[in-house]
Amino acid sequence: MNIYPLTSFINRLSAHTLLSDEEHAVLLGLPRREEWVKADSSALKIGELAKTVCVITEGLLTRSTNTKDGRRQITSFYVSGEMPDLHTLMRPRSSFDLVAQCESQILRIPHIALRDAIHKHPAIGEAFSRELVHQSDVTAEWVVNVGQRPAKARIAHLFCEIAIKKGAVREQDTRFLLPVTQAALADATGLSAVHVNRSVQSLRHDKVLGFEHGEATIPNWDALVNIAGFDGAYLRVGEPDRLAS
Amino acid sequence: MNIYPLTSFINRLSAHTLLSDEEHAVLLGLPRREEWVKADSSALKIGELAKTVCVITEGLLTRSTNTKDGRRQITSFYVSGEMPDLHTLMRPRSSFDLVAQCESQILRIPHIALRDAIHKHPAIGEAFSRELVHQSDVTAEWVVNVGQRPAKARIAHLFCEIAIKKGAVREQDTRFLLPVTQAALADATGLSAVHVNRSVQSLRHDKVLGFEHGEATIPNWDALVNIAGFDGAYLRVGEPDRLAS
DNA sequence: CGTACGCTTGATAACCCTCAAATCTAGTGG
DNA sequence: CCACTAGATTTGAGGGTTATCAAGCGTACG
Repeated sequence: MNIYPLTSFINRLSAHTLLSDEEHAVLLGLPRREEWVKADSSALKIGELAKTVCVITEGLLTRSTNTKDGRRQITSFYVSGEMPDLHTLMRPRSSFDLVAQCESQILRIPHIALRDAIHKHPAIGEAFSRELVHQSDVTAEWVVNVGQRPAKARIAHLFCEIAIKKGAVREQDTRFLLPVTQAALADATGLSAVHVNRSVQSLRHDKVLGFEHGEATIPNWDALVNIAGFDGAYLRVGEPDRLAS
Repeated sequence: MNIYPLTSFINRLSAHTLLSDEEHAVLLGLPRREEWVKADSSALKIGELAKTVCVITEGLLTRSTNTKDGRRQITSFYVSGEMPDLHTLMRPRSSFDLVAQCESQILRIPHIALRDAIHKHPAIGEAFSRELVHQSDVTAEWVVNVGQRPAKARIAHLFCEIAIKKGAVREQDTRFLLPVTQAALADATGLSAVHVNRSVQSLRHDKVLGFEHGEATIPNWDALVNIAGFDGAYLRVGEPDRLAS
């Protein structure tokens, strides 16, 4: 448990953008309102006019949109430390739903406070822009995943991405909580729930992925990466873009 | 032909962000290098370190990435007036290929010049951020398209999006150039080229979409929208986000 | 103890893919 | 101008992957 609940989010920014001590302090001092979001309820609805930006401190949220004929597609998973609706700072009218997959804690930071911080510290604005670009890159990779990979690889790829996001990767016996239903995995991968079930079983049988009771286990990371055709470059872990502003 | 080749790109920014006369002037005065990109050759390669940002003045480019087993997914089409690699300003190392679908003209604007303009005029930076968010929204909609819609709807949806981007939509007899091969449509929709062919034929038979020799014709816009399950809200045409900075 | 929800299984069929070859088109060189 | 070639579109056949429908099972919770 962090003393400063914003720390993991600041670490995320620091991973790609060099921030001064003062800028760190400004971020830590941002006004915010703690809020618990119950499972299956939404932190932000499509069409809603956002006045705050969230930071997740606990739990798991998804970004999703519905087609006219009532099908649902999840377009991103957001873990602790991420800002799922940062984009509303530039475009307050939300273009998708943000729903909690389990009881989750978020911090709501007013747009005004962020705008003010950006105004006074351009590097903070730069960090946010970079974060947005990062999220955009991940979304593009999702298009590739859903468009090109067969079911098993598609699911494997998703688990690889989340494992890295959560910083849970080990050579052997990677293990992390992922409190989602198989139906949610189906909505994220563009597969049917039934087929997700069979594919997960098959991956389990191959001894590359376990997924039960909301906990994922990856006995052999390399094997899963191989099945997924996963190349983590798009996540840019540990490759900073520290530019002088 | 525009006297100032940057005009259509500036109009695009003005559609969502209020820019002063001076800011307009700064944008028009941006240093740039004209460049023609031949069909099938790339303006930017994956992994490359970008030092400029492109504005398309003529032609059509695609953003694409390849999976490890050699399959290709197109994740965006870029038409005249768009900045396909704006994100390299924040993250110079490109995460995808940018390839011309036909002989195209681009303007290369040095990163330094843009950084300088942003530094002096925050509203310009805001316009760029908003443009980035816009592109990101479109990409998310692609995930939905590829993940949830059946072949015909998927193709129809793609044509709806491009028609709007090109500002070509009419009630009847919408018509615009789209110099791409059916194989490219396949890579964009996650379908096989053969199946794209049959789907296009079927749409043609339904009299909702013609596509021959790189020219698209849409005899009945509403009918196509209906088949696509298209809701243009994500493109935010004519809905400005003019915020005071 | 009942109910709701998620997971699992089976059967059937739809959708889409792959392979293969034919046709058509546009561009090239003789 | 015509033969040749390469690329794009089209067609056919067959099979694989995935969807849908339906029902059974397990488990957590009131």
